[in-house]
Amino acid sequence: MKLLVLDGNSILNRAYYGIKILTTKDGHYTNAIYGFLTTFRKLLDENTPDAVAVAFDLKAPTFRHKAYDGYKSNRKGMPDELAQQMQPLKDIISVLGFRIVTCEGFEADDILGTLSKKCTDEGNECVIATGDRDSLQLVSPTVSVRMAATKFGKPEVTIYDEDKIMEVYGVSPKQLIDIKAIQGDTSDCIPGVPGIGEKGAKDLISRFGSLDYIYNNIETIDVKPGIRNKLTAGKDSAYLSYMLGTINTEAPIDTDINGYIPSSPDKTAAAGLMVKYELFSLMEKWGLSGSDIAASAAAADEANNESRELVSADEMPLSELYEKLKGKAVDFLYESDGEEITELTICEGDTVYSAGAFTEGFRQFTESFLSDESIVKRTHNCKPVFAVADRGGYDFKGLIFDTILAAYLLNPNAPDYDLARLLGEYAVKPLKTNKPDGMESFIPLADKLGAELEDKQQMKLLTEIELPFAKVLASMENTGFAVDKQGIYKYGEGMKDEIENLRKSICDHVGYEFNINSPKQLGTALFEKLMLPVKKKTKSGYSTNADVLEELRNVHPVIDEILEYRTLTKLKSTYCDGLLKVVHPDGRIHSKFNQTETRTGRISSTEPNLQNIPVRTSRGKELRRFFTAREGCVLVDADYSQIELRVLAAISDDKNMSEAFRENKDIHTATAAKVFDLPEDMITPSLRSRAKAVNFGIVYGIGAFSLSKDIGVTRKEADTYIKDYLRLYSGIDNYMNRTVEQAKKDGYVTTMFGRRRYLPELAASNHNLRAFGERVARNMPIQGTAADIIKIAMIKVYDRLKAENMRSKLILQVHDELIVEAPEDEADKAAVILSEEMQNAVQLSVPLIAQAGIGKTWYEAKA
DNA sequence: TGACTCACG
DNA sequence: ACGTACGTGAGTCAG
Repeated sequence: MKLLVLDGNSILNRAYYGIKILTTKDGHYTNAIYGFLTTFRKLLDENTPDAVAVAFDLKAPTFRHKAYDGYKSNRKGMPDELAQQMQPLKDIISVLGFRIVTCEGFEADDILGTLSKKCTDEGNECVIATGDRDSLQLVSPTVSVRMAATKFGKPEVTIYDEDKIMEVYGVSPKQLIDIKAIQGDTSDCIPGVPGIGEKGAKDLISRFGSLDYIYNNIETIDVKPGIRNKLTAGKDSAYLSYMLGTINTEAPIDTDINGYIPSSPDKTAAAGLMVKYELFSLMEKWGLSGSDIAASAAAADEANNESRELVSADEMPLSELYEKLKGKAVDFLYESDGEEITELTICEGDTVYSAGAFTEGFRQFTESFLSDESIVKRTHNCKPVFAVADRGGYDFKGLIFDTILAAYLLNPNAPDYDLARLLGEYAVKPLKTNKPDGMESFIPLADKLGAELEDKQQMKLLTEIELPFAKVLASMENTGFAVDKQGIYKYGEGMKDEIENLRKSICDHVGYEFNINSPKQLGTALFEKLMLPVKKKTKSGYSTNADVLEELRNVHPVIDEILEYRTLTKLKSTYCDGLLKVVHPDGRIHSKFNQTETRTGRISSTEPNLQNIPVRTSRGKELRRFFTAREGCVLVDADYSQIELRVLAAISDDKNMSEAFRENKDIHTATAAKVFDLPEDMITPSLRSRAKAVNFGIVYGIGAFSLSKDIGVTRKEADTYIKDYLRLYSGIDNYMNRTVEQAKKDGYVTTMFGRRRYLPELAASNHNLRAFGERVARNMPIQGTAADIIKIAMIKVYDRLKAENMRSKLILQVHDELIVEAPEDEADKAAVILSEEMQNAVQLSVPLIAQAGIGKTWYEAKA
């Protein structure tokens, strides 16, 4: 008989780290399962055992588990994403007909030891498969070890028998314990003999054979006095280590080999699990066919038929329906014409009710239904509902779940959050119903997303941030931003002649008429006609961007004109023409704020984008004079001072940077003083701006090359800046390293509030892609935490303005800046509320500062 | 539609 | 040896 014993934990662990993070559409991690089953199949094929046992530890590995790379399992346990794969794998192993062995108080290793000893005793052959070198001590003439690793996604198996161990370690298997007793193993908490390491231990055992021999002859063996002293001092520790390092062979488990002969697989169940975990490529290898899939689908349907069934209700007066719904938990879906809700489908219990705008009293019903806090609601896409309520002058209350926002929190990388796509992504099985109207799918989807949010501890993020925040955004969209249409128009007209003159002059310089707006034609003109030196190329030709042109400014007078032309045409077409197109009849611009667009948790603004209105140049900034407050109102504008660096100081807990903020120093000057080792009053504007660039670079994940390009120093100098910076702000250095390491383990990064971003790039084989992933890992927690904070601030500002019965309204957010339109007599109060709520939005270990300004226009109000 | 450029934080 | 800072949206050209 031949018995194959697998060390389940260690092989699963190797598989997890050897294969890039894989998930199913509904978010189950599967990479370790996949890797394990691939390795398992290979082991079966190569060894053709008569019996098979798969051993697992009962809990997450704590002591004897071997560390992988920097992963110290004895401190942190296994990552969630690996732990989640444990049970599904065990399920699959079982239905495939194999026996899983665990034993309270014993580790997988001990099970391996016990079974292999039993085989030896009975004259059977035993093959141990593991990823852990500790098991090599079990090797004997009848016991061999298959060291399994997963490299580049492929299983690799190395055979260790007595000869191989002699070849590699120069000792017998049993002597490996003696070596370890002296050497110790920090990851397994085995002390060894202090002061003697791998080389010394190996040397001692290969020369003297055993721990006993060494200590029995401690006075006479030929070793240096230092070693002898260490051995003498560490004797107790060595024997303790010997005991700790010896695998137990007496675990109380079933040792009847016949009990491990595989039973025939439950192919239907196996196919079901393989489909569930999307392990399609493994199915054939494990002998599963299409008919098994069909059988499992039929079985699933059978089970589904027994679950909840929705019934559509008969029509009833809406007032009666409202009474029925009071105090109940409901799901609702709606149709809207962009202004009003035109249809409602409401499910309470197993009954689905529907009503439309054609019914008498529908509007009143909608208002009563939406504003009744006792009716607890889940829906898909709440923002338009908040907007309808806001326009109708009532509050939308009782909302506890939105599938769009939930799905965004679960994965901000998704291309969109359309109901149809989510149903596919999360593999939703519709409930049975007599009248399909969407509810039958929406309900299981919402259930599933809710369970996953709970699982990932993101429910608070949904209910305390995103849901109330949607209401703020709806209000901002409804309110809009007043603009001076005539002012914008005149400003644009005023540029026409200038643009035309520049165009003529540029074409004169070049010598022929061409379209300056075409990068291709411009490239031809500059680099082929005028023969200017080519600085950079793009995929499709010469690069003509501002960086390139800046370098050519002294080479040819036409360059300045092109830069000026670009600036003016950008202002004219994007801003003047662009903005005028989207002014509503009410004289205001109602930008849309998208809550589920960015991967970091920021919002974005479209049609038009009000988050990129010029400010950096004086000419562009003029445009802000045309963003005004309505008659009798003023604008109150407040922005956070250095919110991202403050967040960085707080989450990295860096001593120096935190101190600078607690003392309310100018952070760039403080940084310059540190990095250039000068007193703060010696910091020139140029030194300060270099430090500023480094501070930004750090937030973005920095490279010396880009920094040098940005501030015009050599790459070497830039490198020195970064090194000095990270030495002086060692807390930041530490934090960044920790974050990237954690991200590689988990496959995602998080903000202080639990917002996640998955980083599949970190597992990429492509160097650039991986480097990108690392920069994102460093940046997202900072940018995302800042985004979380301003969202909280906006909710607080909104609630406070409402609670104090003010007519002031939030109208715009630009990442670290908020704008409120306030009646003149409320302005001062609004300014106080704004800066107070921004500063107190959350409590960090460094203060948050927000400066408010008041003015008739955005230009004047920006502090 | 993708590539390029440039506006913002 | 490689390519080169994070996050967005809009206008324009050209295939």
